[in-house]
Amino acid sequence: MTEQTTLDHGSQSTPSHRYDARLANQIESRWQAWWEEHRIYSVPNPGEPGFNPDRPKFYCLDMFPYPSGAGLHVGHPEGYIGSDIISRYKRMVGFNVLHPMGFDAFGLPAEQYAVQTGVHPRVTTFKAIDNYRRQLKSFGFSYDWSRELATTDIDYYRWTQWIWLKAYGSCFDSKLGRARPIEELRAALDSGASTVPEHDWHSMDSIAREDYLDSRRLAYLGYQTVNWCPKLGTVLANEEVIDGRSERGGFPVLRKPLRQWMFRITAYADRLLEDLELLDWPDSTRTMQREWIGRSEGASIEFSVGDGDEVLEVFTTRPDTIFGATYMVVAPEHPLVDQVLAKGGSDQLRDYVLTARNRSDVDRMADSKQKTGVSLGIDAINPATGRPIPIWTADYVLMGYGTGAIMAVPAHDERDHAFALAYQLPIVRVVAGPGDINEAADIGSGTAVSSSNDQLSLDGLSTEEAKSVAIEWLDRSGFGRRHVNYKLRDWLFSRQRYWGEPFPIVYDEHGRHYPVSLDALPVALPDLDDYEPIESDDPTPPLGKAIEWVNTTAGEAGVDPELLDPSTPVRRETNTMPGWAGSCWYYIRFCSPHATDRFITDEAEKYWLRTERTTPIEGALSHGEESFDQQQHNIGGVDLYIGGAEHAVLHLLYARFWHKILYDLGEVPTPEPINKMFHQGMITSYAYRREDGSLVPVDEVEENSDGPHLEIATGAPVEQIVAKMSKSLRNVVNPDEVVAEYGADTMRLYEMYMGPLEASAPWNTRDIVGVHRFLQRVWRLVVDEESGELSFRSDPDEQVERQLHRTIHKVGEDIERLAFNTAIASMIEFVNQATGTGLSADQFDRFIRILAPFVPHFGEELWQRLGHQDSVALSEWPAFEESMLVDDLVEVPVQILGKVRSRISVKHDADNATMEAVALADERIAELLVDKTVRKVVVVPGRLVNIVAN
RNA sequence: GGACCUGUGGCGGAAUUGGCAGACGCAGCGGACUUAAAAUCCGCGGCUCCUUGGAGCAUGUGGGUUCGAGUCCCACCGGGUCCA
Repeated sequence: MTEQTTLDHGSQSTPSHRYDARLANQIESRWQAWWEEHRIYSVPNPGEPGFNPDRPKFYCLDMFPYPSGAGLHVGHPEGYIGSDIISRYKRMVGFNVLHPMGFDAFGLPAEQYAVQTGVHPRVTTFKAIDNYRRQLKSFGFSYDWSRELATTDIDYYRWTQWIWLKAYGSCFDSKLGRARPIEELRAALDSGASTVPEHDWHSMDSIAREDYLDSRRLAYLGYQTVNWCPKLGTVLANEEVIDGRSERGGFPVLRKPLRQWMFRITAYADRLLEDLELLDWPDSTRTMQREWIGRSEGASIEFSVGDGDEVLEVFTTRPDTIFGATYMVVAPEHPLVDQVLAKGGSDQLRDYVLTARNRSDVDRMADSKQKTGVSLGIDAINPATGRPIPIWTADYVLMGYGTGAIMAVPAHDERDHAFALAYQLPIVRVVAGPGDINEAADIGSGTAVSSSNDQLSLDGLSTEEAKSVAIEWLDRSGFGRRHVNYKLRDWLFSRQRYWGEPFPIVYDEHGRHYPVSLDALPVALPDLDDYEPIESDDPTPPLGKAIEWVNTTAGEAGVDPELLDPSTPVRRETNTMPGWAGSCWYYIRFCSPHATDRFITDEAEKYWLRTERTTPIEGALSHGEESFDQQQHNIGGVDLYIGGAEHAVLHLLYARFWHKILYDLGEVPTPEPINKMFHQGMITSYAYRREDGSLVPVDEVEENSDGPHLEIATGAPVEQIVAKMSKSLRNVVNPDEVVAEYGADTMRLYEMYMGPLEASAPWNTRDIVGVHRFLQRVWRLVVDEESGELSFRSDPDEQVERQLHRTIHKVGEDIERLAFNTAIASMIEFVNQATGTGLSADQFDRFIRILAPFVPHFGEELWQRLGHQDSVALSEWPAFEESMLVDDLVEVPVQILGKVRSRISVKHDADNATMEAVALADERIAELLVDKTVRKVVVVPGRLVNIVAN
């Protein structure tokens, strides 16, 4: 075949100006370069050249990605496309839009990958970031790339360390309900305005005083049982442990007592809980946070044990049932068990405890029907009845909740009931009710019975009344007090890993800790060649291998000379911060990413993190935040945050917590970080299932549009199912390939057209051509495919004009509510109508502006071909006229008994009487009503008439 | 086990929140153009009965409220998420 015939053939099959993948890719790279060159999406800060203070701000944030070696997955961009469309729309309707992007790059996955490949995490991380950035740019997102940051940048993590030091230097004032500098507490103790419980500040020595202050810090060194994962070589937060295994990797996690840096998140439990009410967040997410915090009101009660020297403290939400407490149960990990074993204890007990401690929490609760346990052989005294009751240990009680001990009330608690039946323990009904209490527990409320002693009678009281009377008595008699329990634990913040932020802290030879002063930051992560975790039963951080870095002097490390003489030898902290640290505050840094004096500049903070409130808010801020005027400003600074629901608890709770500390210390202007949260759905994929339920990879199946799908190897029919994308099912879609095959604009449009942004939907490669053809129709509507010339009709069509107004109206409205799928459908309808009639240049000028946020390269190309010099991104959103949204005449259905029998044509604003008259006069309706009596006529103005007749 | 969400054509999904169910797209069918195909354009499209016109049945199942229910209420069945 000669070259000539190839060209001929090519030009015959594809006109040179057809919008196909080749042209799309050409257009896309051209405009991406132009945008970058002209800094179209850079948004200046207050005080900088080009800043327009008259515009309101809109802060639209994406959850920044964690760059892995595999690159972006088609699921990643879904939320990013949505946020890009709304950002572009908001710019066009007159906002200064802050739309930044960055990378969350410290943490376990990067380090594990580095260990596997033998390449330093700094190298693999930078490489992954470069690839992610390239991919993100290929979609044409309107990020202000001049604000890009990575949590691993030293200019970033110095401020992560700074925030941590702020927390270290603060305590929680429970009277004020907020954080304050710990030096204020010291001053208050010095002056006598505050006191130390059970001690006298002035008679304490300096070490005791420091110990006390240390115990009050928001970031404090705690000695407690933690989740130790030998395989990962690190400890994990409660949130990172699922069913007794690590969230990442699924390795077994042991419980081990360790000295670790903790965050006092429990001090903020009530505020984190109460302010959820005021957030514009999905209910499901707020519920998950509420459940995670797990607030329950009740009493803590002390039962005396044995000779009365010891007490066993329990928490119960049902203090009204104390007379029914017939035995007690402690977790196998409870210190009382160790005491009993130390003094002897039965072999049976020893065996049981060993077995139970090695079982994961999930195992311990899975077989909850069959309870097991062993008696400790000692008694406690029920303070209400004065009678001794046996103490047992059983694995249905977990050390992680409450005090790790319970008073068992088998009559009114299902688990206690099952246990009592298994071991023939007494069951005493103390709340009146029907039914045999030996058959089943009665867990409802009711009237208290058999509940009195010399000082107290609950008999006849309702459960609510009995609770408060019982608590009053406990308090009066010293056996207990009102207590609010939280499932939330303090946040374990140390990791025995290399790839994380170093703590700005050093220890002297006595093991006392001293902070690096704020102006001596950053504490740079030393460049280690050997960063492998040390797999062992005892935590040994890899940073310990940086001997020269670890062993230094107070002066070198930057400790305030007032605190410690600069020549003092010190050891640096060798733990690092967890992966969550950097993502707790990145949205703040984006406001002024290059600020050097502060973590955010004053001007940026006041402008970008504060939104004028446009709608009134109901509900009150939590105690401690009264100084914030919630009627004037939104309580969260970020106007819209889009990201996956998998971060509903961890990241979003941690970020709220950090933000509240910063708010209390006067560093940020709002009490919450995120005003509106939105979770995009997951993009799933198809896979196939055999009759026996096993899954078949997509490439081993012959897909048939009419008959059943068949497995190629066997010819057996298989069922199509929806599954997560996974390597094993070979149904992962690579966005680079989609862009190459159709162009980024088509991919963007397809992902937005799949369905509602919040819903999960399966990727269906076959459907992509639909939106691609739509773009081709738009193109062909104005571009001659042979010559590339634009042409328009000179006289605008009246019906098309009306439809255009409706489309502008609907698209704007739909973008505001993130309903991109229906916005696209309405634009397709418009183009379908216009395809027959053609558009005037002015009509197309308006249409391309509403389409451009969805397909920015395509939009820019046609916009500039129309003769505009500036970017379409900087143009104004077109206006519509209210009067153009409705037709004069509307067709309205007429129903008889709810069934449509005819249609009438009336003016859109016809009154009820007119509509009724026209409907009854309709020939067909009159015919059907001949031998019937009209009982009633329901008229919905402009919509429908329903005649009730029989 | 509990809580919340969810169920609409062959497929993805619409439906102004109680008012014409199935917008729009994919797949399918028919037509035009073409030697033919592709591409494009036009049209059809829930099921059943019937001759057009129409009638009956249809939003997981069964009941209820209402002039009117995909939408609200009750029970059940299936799917998902979270908690235990």
